[in-house]
Amino acid sequence: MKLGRSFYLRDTTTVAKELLGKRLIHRLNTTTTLEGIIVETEAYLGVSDPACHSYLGHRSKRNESMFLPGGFSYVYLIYGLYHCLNIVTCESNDPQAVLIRAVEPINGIDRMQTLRMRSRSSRQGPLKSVTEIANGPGKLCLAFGIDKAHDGLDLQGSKIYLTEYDNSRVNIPSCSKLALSPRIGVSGPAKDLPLRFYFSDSPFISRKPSTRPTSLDSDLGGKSNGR
DNA sequence: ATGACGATTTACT
DNA sequence: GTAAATCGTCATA
Repeated sequence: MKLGRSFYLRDTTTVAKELLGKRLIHRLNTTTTLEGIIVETEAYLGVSDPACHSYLGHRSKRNESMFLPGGFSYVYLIYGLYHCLNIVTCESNDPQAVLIRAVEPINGIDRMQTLRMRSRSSRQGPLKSVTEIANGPGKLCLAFGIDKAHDGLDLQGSKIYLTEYDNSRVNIPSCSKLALSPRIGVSGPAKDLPLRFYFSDSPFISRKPSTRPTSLDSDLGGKSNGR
């Protein structure tokens, strides 16, 4: 069942949290549909959030879509190479959004593999394991064939949209534990806000939860854990 | 006009 | 761990 407008017209943090477990769908054509379960999101809180593209009301050609009502897409090019998919939240002219950072692929996986190969760096690489197809915002957009052409789309439409995780017969998402962390790749005054949401037991997230080594440190030469 | 840089990913030391 | 790839946007001239 497709998420209605009212789902998106709410507090961005709430929407970011509740998007976990929902289904992202891109209908490529009548015969091919790409689907994944959202397992990782980040909230970007608009004019008051130094990490947000619309901080202090900043408005440009790039982020114009953020000013649309909740339930539209905001897709932008990053590092000149990759795209990031956001879901706009709140009312018109309240430019907040949720970044979709990772999904668990559940339908159209073969097609996703092909789409991933289009990136320059992936040109001739081996096939990705399923957990690596869409475990990052740039990878996700590649796998789902999402680019600037999909910026400003109404997700109430039938091209790209989100639904409840209800359907029967597909794989059960291998995740459930909700965790928070600071947002990835954010620097500056807002870098420590816990606005990243993810299923900590999902193998499909972009980064493993920071784990504290137990008191025993008998393991040899382990890579340094972030923290 | 020119230069710095980014909500990233990949390859390589 | 570090660096490269690549381009729209912004600051400076």
